[in-house]
This record gives sequence, structure tokens and C-alpha cells, in this order.
Amino acid sequence: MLNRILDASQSLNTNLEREIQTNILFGDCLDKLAHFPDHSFDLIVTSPPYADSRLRTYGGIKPDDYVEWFLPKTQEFLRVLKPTGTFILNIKEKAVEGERHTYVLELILEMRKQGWLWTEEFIWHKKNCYPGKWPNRFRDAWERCLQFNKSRKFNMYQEAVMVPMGDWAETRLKKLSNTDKVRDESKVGSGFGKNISNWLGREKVYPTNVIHLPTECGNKKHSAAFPKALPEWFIKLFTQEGDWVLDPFLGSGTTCKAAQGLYRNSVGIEISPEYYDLAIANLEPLQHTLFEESGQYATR
Amino acid sequence: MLNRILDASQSLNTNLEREIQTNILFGDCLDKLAHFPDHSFDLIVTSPPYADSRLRTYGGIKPDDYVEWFLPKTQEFLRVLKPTGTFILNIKEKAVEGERHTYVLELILEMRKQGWLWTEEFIWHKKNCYPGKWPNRFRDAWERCLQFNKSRKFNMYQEAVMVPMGDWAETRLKKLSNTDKVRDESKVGSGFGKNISNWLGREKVYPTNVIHLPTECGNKKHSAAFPKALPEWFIKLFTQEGDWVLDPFLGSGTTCKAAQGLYRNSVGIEISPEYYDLAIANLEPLQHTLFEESGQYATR
DNA sequence: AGCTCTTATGAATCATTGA
DNA sequence: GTCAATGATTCATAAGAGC
Repeated sequence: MLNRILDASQSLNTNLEREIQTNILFGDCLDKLAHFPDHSFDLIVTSPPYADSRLRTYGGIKPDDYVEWFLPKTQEFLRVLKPTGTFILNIKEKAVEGERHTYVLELILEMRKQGWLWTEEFIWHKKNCYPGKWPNRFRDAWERCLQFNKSRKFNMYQEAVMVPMGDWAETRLKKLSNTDKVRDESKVGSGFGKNISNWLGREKVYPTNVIHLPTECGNKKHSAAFPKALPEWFIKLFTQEGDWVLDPFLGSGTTCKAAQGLYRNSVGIEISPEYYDLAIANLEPLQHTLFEESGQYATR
Repeated sequence: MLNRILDASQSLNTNLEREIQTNILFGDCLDKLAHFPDHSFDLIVTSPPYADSRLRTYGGIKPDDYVEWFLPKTQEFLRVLKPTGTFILNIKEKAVEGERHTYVLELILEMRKQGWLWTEEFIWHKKNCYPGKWPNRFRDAWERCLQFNKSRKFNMYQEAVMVPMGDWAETRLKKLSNTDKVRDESKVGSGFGKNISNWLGREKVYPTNVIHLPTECGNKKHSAAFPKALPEWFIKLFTQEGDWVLDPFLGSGTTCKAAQGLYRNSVGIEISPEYYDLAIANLEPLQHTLFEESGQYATR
């Protein structure tokens, strides 16, 4: 069992009441994951070092070598992920010599050869991307969140990430339009009427595959690769309380902190001593966010 | 010269005062472009039929055959584009058997082998995307606008698409965040402080690579693949008045109408008789939009 | 004119049925 | 079997009507 494996590792913040574990491991994710059995995790969500980024900590993988460097790891992720699980990969290609590099495209194609299904590509729209000006391009305000699965039947809890309805609701739901009625009447007894009645009580709608979140720009010394709300969104969407979440490139600990706050067990692996220490520090003290308190997501 | 080639074709709305031409050609773009010399166009902006779409008019290219179908055309686009020109390709992959298809990724890789530079990927955020609910995915609210170039030195007129300062200005610039102050002070004399002071007097800022536009869904009988504001944005960004714009998959004529309104010469090619007639009809009567009147773009 | 309210519909996707 | 056609689901926008 996972508990036995994790006994010897640094295990933080065990919440006895709910029996939630948050485990931070120090080392290379390939080495550490070797000790985990198949089908250990419900969700893998991570933001790996982009090519040529985090030079000091990761040695700066060259863009041309990125796919070759990453593929053994995705192979191992495939093994430890449950058949109903999901892998969310937050990544963006660098601009190299005036061009977008193609390593992300190649990675997707190669991962499909490993057996991954490329289910979806979410766009993280960074509402407050960093200012700057270049003669040949605008500021980069988005990143990819690639969704991979092992099977077409995976767990998804859409209700957990619903967003408030727009002004739209106030105007339209007061009185149904003829179109909606006609669309309904054309199919006798179809479910549309029922759904309308569902809408009347609703205040929230399902989101799209564009996620609007600001980047975190606080005073923290070490900024996270992504804001906590991003892993939170995917953790809510693809796991339930008590499920297991993995971040093999933990960085400053954002994913584990998000998982902990949502009462999910988590394992985070970090190869850099500095980031490892930071992740440990960030998880102290124990802080739980009630599920009901969790942040609302902007619709635009 | 282009004028000679276009003499025999249907040429609409010649604005004698400014000598702007808007030419709609009927046929396959590969055939029609063969009559154009190298380096004819400053901008190619188009939304080709997506795989399996527009079944009646285009015969429905199968996703697996899409790249093979498209590559001869991009080869010809490369020839007729000026060295300083830009090719904007609006495209999105379909979901096929629960997965995103990979034809767009493969297309980018193959086009680079033809000699194209993949300069940038803009995201068109469709604010009013198609409704629907499925167990395994959310509504698709974005499309790719891929930017390709022949050279790293291409024409770009960033000032033409500046957007009004949004909430961003109000929240961030009124009171500089501690981060900015710290950052500024940490680099004595670096450019950041100067830039801030520049912004304080400004009313407009450069946009990002995320474009927020609703799809057109009025009461019109024939809708365009993309809203007119989308080609307008790229025409302003990559051409000047009097330049030449090409849309090899014109559809209902949106690109030519946008070019005409902005006093750019344009050539549109359409293979479907119905869409060809529609494009001709849509360009009558002549309607010019003053440059100053041109639409403002949402910042979110 | 400006406002509210009504109405149509959009490069969608999945499950099911029919050829 | 494979493949094509149909049905079910659902949100944000703009045009148009009415005041």
C-alpha cells in the first residue's frame, strides 16, 4: 500500500480526523515513482520545467532534447495512474530564434504512441500576464493544460467547478423564448422541458475549456509555476475527497497545498534541494480550506 | 502585375479615389494562385474548412487525410507571400472518438519542413461558444490562429491594434504593487520604472496573444466562419493601407469585406458556387469603414 | 434616442439508431 | 461489422421589437 511506501519518507500534516496524507519526496521523480505500484494515483497534475527554464535547478534541458528527456517520465506516469485517472500537463513552448519551438507538439504525438489518449487541451488564460514589449510578438497570455487519459472512461466531476451564470440568466430565464419552446416541442417528451426547469433553479453553469486565472504576483520570494487555483480547479474536476494526487515536479509545493486544502491525499516529488525545503516550509502549518469556501472562478 | 491578372476576373468595388481592389475568384485556390507571381501578398489570412466540416460544399475532408490535402496549398501560399508577409491560419482540431485529433499538430510540423517559420500561436477565445454538455468534456471555447512567416523580419504594426486600458490599469497602476516596487528598486536604473511612468499617461496598451471575440450569431442566414473583427485585427496588425490581402478559402467573403473597409486590396478565392455568390453579394454595396472608426477590442 | 425584453442560432460533441 | 444520419444537450451574443 501507499502508506507503507511513504512511511519512510517525509510525510507532513497527517490529518488524523480525515486521514489525509501529504507527502513530499526529495529526488528524481523517475527514481521515486519506481517504488509505487501500478494504478496508485487518481490525478497527476504538474508543471514541469520548461525547456531552458530553471537553469540552476534542472540543468536547463535544451529545447531540442526536451522530448527525449520527458518521455521516460510520462511512461512511468502512465504506469502509476489509475485506469480512470487523468494526467494534466501544464506547459508552454518557448520562443526560440523568433519561432515557437515544436517540442510540445512532438511530445503529444510521442505520448500517444506510448498509449496516452490526448483527450483535451485546456487554455489557461493568464489575465495579468507580465508586461513587456517586443518588435515581433505580443505578450504571452496563455499556457496549455493538456489532458491525457489512459481510457475513454475516466472520472470527471463537472459540478465541482461550475461558475456563476452571467447577466444572461436574469434576462432569459424570466420568460422562455419561442425558439426554446419550438426546439422542445419538435421532440415530444424529450428532456428539454425538464432541463429548463432545472435551469430555473440554477445559479451556475458549466465552464468551458478556457480557464481564466490571474498569475500569482505576491511578495513571495519564490513564485510558483502556476497559481494555486489552477491545480485546485483540476483537482476538483478530476478527483473526490480522499483520492490520490501526484505532482512529480512539485516546485514550491503548490499542488500538494491545493490537494491538502481540498482533503485529497497527495505525493509531491522535487529534485532541487532548495525547492524541496521550500515545499516543506510552505506546507507548514496545516491549513484546510473548506470545500464550500473554495474560490469561485471567473467566467471571462 | 496583379492588376493585369485580375482584369479578367470578377473585380468588385474598385475605389477609384484610393485605387483599392477587391477581387473574388471562383475556383480551387491551387488553380487560381498558379496565375499569381511570387511575392504577391502581404498577408494571407484564412479559415480553411476544418476536417469533416462543411460537408456539402467541400466534400468533408477526413481528419486522417487533412494534412495531405492541405500541404500542397500551403506550399503555394509560401510562394505567393512576400518575404515580409505573414500567413494567419485559423483552425481547430475536432474531437474524434473522445480524443482531440492530431492533424493540426502534424500540419505545423510539416509546414516547417516546407520552409515556414511558426512564429506564434494566437488564441481566439470564443466568448459565446456553442452550448452543450457531455460526460467527458466541456464546451470548446477557443480556436488557434497560427502565425507563420517566411522570414524573421516581417512587417508588424502593433500600434494599429492597441486596446483601451482595462481593469488592469486601474488595479495595478493606480497603486504599484509591492512586487513591482521591490523589483524596480532591486535593479537600479533598469528600464522597469521608466516603463511604468510611460504607462501612467497612456489610455491604450498593446494587446496580448489572446483575442476575445464572440462568434457571429445574429439573425443572418449565412454565417461566416469567423467574425469580421478577427481578420480585421490581423489585417491591421500585419498590413498597411494599400497592401494586398489574400483569403484562399473565402467562404462568405468576410476577409475581403474586412480588407475593403480598411482600404487594403484583397483577393478572395472560393470553390463553392453558393459561397461564391454569397461573397459577391456581401461585398455589395461598397462600404468603407474609416480607420478611426474601427472597432475596439475587448481586453478580456 | 435609449432602454428593456424577445428571439434566433452558432466550424460542437456524444450516444443511439439505421443502412 | 463499419459507417452515416439523427436526437439530445445547452450558453452567450446580437438583431429586432416594443416602450
